[in-house]
Amino acid sequence: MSDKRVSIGPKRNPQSEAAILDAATELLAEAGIAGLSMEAVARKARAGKATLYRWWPSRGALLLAVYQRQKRVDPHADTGTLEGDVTAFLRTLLAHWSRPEGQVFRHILAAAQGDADVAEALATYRAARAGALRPMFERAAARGELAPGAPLAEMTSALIALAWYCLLTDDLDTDPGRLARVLVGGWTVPGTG
Amino acid sequence: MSDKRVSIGPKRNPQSEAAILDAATELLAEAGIAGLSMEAVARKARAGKATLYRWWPSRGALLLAVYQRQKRVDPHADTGTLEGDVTAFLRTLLAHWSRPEGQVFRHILAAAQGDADVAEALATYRAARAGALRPMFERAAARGELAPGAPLAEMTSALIALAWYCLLTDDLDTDPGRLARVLVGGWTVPGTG
DNA sequence: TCCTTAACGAAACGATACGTTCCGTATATA
DNA sequence: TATATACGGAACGTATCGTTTCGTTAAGGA
Repeated sequence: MSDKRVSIGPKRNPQSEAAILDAATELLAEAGIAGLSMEAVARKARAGKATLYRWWPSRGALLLAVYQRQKRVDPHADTGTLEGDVTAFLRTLLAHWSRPEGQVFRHILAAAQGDADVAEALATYRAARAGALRPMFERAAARGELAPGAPLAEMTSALIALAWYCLLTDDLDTDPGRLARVLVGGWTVPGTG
Repeated sequence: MSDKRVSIGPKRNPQSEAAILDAATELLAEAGIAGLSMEAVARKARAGKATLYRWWPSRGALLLAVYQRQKRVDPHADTGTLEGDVTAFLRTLLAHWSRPEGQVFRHILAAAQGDADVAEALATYRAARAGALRPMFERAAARGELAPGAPLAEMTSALIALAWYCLLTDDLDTDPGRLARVLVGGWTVPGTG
């Protein structure tokens, strides 16, 4: 890619860091998690393996760094109804995951199943994302859409679960409105059961 | 484990197959997907690697064989209400996944994200499981709990998604009844919005 | 100005797993 | 009895692992 990099003294070289994360991102998009070997990243980034292991002690750490570098908080629109807000949230998230970023997150979910470090980092991230959904529910409660004491934790889980499921089953083109209606409106006819 | 096994003629030796699948299951439970190498399975099962590759051409194939061997269809109880049926379904499934079988399925979900063969087999299995949920919804419709034309596909997705999410986030001890209520009853207060 | 310190790329190390290919042995079937 | 095929075992070359060593580069303190 660039010219040969050398030490810039006894401090971290940002160019090396960028080259390594770039290489890792490209490899991940090209060949998935299987293509993301430390060897391959070092080769592509024209970096020494010692440099990789100095800053990212494992493949899981590198994977997380790649993701956190591209992650960004998407603002949650206020559409006036909970169903509209949920629809907008799902639409934004599924669109985001339709890009290469989705592949990265997908492989992070997979890696977390066998790597405790990745799992812990993912749990932290998940808690932060769940917290970011709070204002949406508070707006709905202020409008009187939610009963007092509504199970916000389970509602949040159901919402994120459905998004993950779309990602894991490669079904990101599904209609967010239909999904939101099933979640928010429930399944049964009002007044029965 | 057992005494030395040898060829029983020009046909597959069931003892070898069992020993290999046993070894693979134990390794998976002990050390996760990282411990499931063809080398390690062959060592533990006292089998030749040629025997492994003759019958399971890849680690993904072996993984699926381990799962399909232990998989069993759990009957879905008729509790009289959809919410009760969903609760019972979730309770049974989460309890099933609390055993080593859950670890196996967890790693299958992970492997499917990077292995096309595993992904295809998982999709087939998923369709079968979704079909098995049909009678539950038909009973609810017959009771008048579901409106005509209810989005059964999305409801099924939401249900399986929530179960997967509990497995992937290691939250299998959650209360199935609360989850079922959130799914079936919806989030909003009836008559608002 | 010199010297310590630490990061850099490059190369090699032993260890492990990969997938394949032989081998000698065993046995059902033609 | 000959053939075909499965078995366990061993070895092969290749690839990646994580670590270590090397010569270099340059910032910052003495």
